[in-house]
Amino acid sequence: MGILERKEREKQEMRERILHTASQMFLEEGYDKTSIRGIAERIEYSPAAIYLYFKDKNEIFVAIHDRAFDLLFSKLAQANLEANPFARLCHMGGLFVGFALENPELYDLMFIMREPMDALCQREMDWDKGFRSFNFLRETLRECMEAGLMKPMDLDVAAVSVFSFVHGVTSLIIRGRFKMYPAEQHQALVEQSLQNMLELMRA
Amino acid sequence: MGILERKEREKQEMRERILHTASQMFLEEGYDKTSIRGIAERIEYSPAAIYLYFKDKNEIFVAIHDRAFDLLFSKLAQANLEANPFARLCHMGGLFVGFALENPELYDLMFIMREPMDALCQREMDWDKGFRSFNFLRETLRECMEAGLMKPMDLDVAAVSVFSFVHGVTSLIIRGRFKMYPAEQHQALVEQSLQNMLELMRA
DNA sequence: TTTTATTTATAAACACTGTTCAGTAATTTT
DNA sequence: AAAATTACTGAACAGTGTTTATAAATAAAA
Repeated sequence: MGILERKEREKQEMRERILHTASQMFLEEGYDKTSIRGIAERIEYSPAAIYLYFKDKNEIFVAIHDRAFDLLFSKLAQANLEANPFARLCHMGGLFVGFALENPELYDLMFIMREPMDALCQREMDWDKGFRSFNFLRETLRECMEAGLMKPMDLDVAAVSVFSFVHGVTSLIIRGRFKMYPAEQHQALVEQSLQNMLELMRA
Repeated sequence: MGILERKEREKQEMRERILHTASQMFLEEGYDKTSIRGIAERIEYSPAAIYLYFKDKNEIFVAIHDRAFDLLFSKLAQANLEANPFARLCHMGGLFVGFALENPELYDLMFIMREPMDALCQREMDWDKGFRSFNFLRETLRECMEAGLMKPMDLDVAAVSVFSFVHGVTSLIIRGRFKMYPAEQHQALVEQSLQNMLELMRA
């Protein structure tokens, strides 16, 4: 019975069309301006049709959110080329900040916006995609400490500290809280701060 | 002509009523659920009346935002009791995180939400209230370095680093991105990370 | 004091939003 | 070909921020 499979495939294609259009609109105009009606118009379906493929607006953004985490992880994985754990850590920091500043809307969705995380909680889903990248950081830090390349400290405290720091800088920039300094200086300040922070942790 | 003054006073009183109600609703239900219609109902005026006292919804939140910064600054000022600059710095860190976790909605408005900052930019207003607290941090860091209590580093890099770090931890918690650890552990992790970070900066 | 002018408040509407549901059109199964 | 299932839509519901013409209240001028 290939007919059920075709139906399933068509359903997936429709989901894909919705997701693609939503992503595009989201990256162009942001969450609020990405309306169900707007998506429907672009794919030439009625607004109600979208609800046959997604439970609600947030479910669409949970899917985009999910893919963004895959993208981040694959980017961070580039740091694996670095054999030295501390060099890898530094590389990861740069890659993370790079990802954030190159994809501010995605970063926003992943680490700042309420909606996707609220939806995940309501559906009692776990955050495995997020975990994966965090654990990568954590394991790198473990290697650093085991190799004596980093000052010894509690592993979780270290992981939280590094994550908090990079998120702090990037989210302040993305949400426009860096007005103390002119925009031209931002990138330099971010890079220097990150470098300074990592240098403080080095053994 | 005391009549103009009375009118002005009445206008201010009305502004105050709107602001008070909006604050209350915002702290109870959040930004989205604080509607113009809702505020109007509580103060028993028509929705349109509010527009005679505030240009739009965001202007109300800019006012709340402004007062929140006064609150933060007066809280941070408690650290002035500490004569030793490094002890003052540590104290400030604790006070900042304390403020954030005790007033998550206000913190959100001040450092995370898009709306108030967008409104400030559109109106070409500057962020002096925010500056004030940041400069307090910056000057404390200068004192620390001048007194040789802190590792020498660029002053702005240090200020950005500390601010980014504390904002990072608090905003991750407020926006629910700390799911890697159970909620009971959060406070301890935040405090330990902050302490650890400051210890790394100590000379 | 009466008339004019000004300020203050409102009802109604505009253009949106996410979402639901009854009913229709298309497709598959019997 | 008829019945049953699936896919889809138009219209409506209950909201949102905001604008505007209109009415009411107040102040100033005659």
